Amino acid sequence: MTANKHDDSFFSKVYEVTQLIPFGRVTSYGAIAAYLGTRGSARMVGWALNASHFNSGAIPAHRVVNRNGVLTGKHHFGGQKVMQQLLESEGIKVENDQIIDFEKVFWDPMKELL
DNA sequence: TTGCTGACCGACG
DNA sequence: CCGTCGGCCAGCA
Repeated sequence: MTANKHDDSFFSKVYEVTQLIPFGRVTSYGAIAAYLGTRGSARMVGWALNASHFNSGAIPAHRVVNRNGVLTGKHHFGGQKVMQQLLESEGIKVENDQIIDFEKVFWDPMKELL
């Protein structure tokens, strides 16, 4: 394989950032995309997280929500209530598929990893 | 190869 | 306020 892994793929980057999300914190697709330098590719972040299930399974994708703090991708976790329970398990309050005090638990890789 | 879709975001009317 | 459109990149038929 020419000894060249080159994990610079968009997917790999998303995985790393997602795994860096601390306990009890959440982030948004756009935040990750912006951190990667591709704000417009926010959709790809979700796509990458979708593939994260096949990748290792240790990716806390449940800590990633949309800009409104809404659990848009809850369906892809294999359960609609799974994501909410996981978040509540970390001390994050979720109601009506929306995170309470979203800005308080919001974790921005751009600022935290800066 | 082309075209469509997708866990988004922001702008426009 | 709500609906619609464009942009971005990767995977699949």
